[in-house]
Amino acid sequence: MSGYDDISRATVELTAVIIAMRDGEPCVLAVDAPDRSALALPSGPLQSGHRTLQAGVRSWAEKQTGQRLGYVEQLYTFGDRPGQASSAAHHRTISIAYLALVRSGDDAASDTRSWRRWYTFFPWEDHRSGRPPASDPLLRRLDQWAHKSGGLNDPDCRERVGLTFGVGDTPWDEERALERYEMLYEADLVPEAAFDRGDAVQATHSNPAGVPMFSDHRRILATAISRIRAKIKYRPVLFELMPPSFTLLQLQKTAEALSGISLHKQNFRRLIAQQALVEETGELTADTGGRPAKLVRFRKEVTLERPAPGVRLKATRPGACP
Amino acid sequence: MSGYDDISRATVELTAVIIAMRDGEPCVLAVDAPDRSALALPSGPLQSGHRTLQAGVRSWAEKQTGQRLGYVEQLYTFGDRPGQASSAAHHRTISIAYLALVRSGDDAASDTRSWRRWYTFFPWEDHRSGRPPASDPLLRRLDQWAHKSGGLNDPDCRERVGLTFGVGDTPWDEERALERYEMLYEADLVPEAAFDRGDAVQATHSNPAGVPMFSDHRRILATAISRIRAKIKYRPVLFELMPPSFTLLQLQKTAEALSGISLHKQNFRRLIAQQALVEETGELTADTGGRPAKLVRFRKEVTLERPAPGVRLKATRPGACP
DNA sequence: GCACTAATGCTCGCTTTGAGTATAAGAGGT
DNA sequence: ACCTCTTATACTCAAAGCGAGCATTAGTGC
Repeated sequence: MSGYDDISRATVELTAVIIAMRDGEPCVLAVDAPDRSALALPSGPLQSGHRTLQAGVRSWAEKQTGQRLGYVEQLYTFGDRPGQASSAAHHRTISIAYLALVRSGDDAASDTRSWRRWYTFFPWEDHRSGRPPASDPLLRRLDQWAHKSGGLNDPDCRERVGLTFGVGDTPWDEERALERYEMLYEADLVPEAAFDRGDAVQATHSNPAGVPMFSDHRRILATAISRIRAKIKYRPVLFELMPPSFTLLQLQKTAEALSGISLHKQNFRRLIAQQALVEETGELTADTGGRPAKLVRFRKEVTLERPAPGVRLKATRPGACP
Repeated sequence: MSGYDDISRATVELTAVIIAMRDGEPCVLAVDAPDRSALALPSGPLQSGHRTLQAGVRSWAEKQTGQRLGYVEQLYTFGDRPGQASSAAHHRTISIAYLALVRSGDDAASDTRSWRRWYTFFPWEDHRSGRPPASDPLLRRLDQWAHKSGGLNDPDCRERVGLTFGVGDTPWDEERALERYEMLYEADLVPEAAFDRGDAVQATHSNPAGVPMFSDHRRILATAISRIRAKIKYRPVLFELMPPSFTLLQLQKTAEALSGISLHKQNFRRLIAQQALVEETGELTADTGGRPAKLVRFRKEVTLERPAPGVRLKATRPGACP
């Protein structure tokens, strides 16, 4: 009970994962890292002027990117970076990560070039057309790694790989994005892992391990992806990313892009209809290439109404109904 | 971009919500607050000796309660307390809350008297025998409050009360424990709200608003309850609270006690059986008062196996199958 | 043997949901 | 005008999931 003489103050870093849909792809707002070595998430230290943590996040995000934030929720709080853990014990940083969702129309002031498709950082996460071939080399190397470290960790470490990445008879679970990233990190298959150990890293921007990010920011992004993928199933967050009015197919494509799986069109419509998540605006749009679609808008009332108003989704069987 | 001259260091407080089952009731490990004014959660500042945040939590919890922690997960990070927000801008505290689950057998060294049933803090959350009559006065006062503030906030503020507390045709949603506490706080129906405003508080330990706690600790506990209630449905955390072997009814009673609702016995068994969450030990127990029950144990393998191994549960209709 | 309690096994019907067929309504070309 | 292509939208069907309840079994305490 005597430890109060010990250091107990820390720098609090606020980090924002800002997500928007652009051209049908989920994108994250990225800035240059302080040392220009890589892309980073907008972030800055908590200041006394920030009345709340969330206010601090909004302030930094706006300052660094010009993007006003809409929906914001806390993601996770990270302690020291692995690489810094062993360094000087007298400066400590903890970082509180937030997830923000914005409508792509809202970003007049922002610099277009800093929006990055999130699958450039996680190419193996896009299963909309089945498992991407680019993930094959990753899986092979994961298997090797599991084989090596098998004796040390679990006896069935290889099985764990299969379960996390959905090989064999295990179905792909899109929500496990974070677990997958962490496994790749452990297996030393992402550049950040080598960097955190202090090794030199060759910039391999086109390898199957995806584009790296500054510090642990890619882990934070993975956390955000997992959170979004889980949350759209039980809360109407999907609509935070949609324009004021949209077609059901646009909505479906957004859900598919975020969750990285493809959905059965008719069942998707039935789901939305059942839950009464949207209402028709009365207008039609003709720029679909086919029969004109009704435009709908989100029914704001459901935010109150429904106990769990989300978009339950389930992947279609790979070989089914093309 | 010039704000680095501003204060950006803070005290980081680590707070633990430690949950165990005792005599079939979910209990939280409480200590005396520093000022002895109320019960508090174990907590202490992050120190340089703590290699990770979680290690810090474990260390403080053990020091203050003698309780070794098993399963630990991060809950939420809170910024300044409402009552302190307006005070001196130069000392900032953020507190990172963790949830820990322990088996009641594990606490040989702990002081029995600091385990408190969690429904003493949230009497309105126990719906195992339907809505507790004690929550009626709360609902009445909530309704009054909604009526008053109706014009200011939502037009349908009263409806919001009904939705959150499951009155009328809205079903009771046990996962909304946090929302309910926050609503009661807003409506000034819990003593902490008055205290945070600087008002004197009379200690009304037997009123329907439940036993208050130090600072925002009751809010943190509500966060924990919501998290647990949600999580037992999709992760096998329930078993973190069970002894090595147990009967299915014990398991069910635990699930009911945690979620605060009652379940259909046969369906519960079917659910557990379908998911193959447990295996028989081969032994029987006779101290059930009726036919001896088979003892089962958790199948550790499922942690790997199942993508979402939890205990989906749904309340029985109030008037159904007694 | 009887009352009571709980464990366990099984049924029934409703709802959900995965998957597919069928039809409608536009654009664009011939 | 007609054909093709594309997408929207409506409807069907069967399997699985699930809420609810009945029936039977196997102990304890009297």
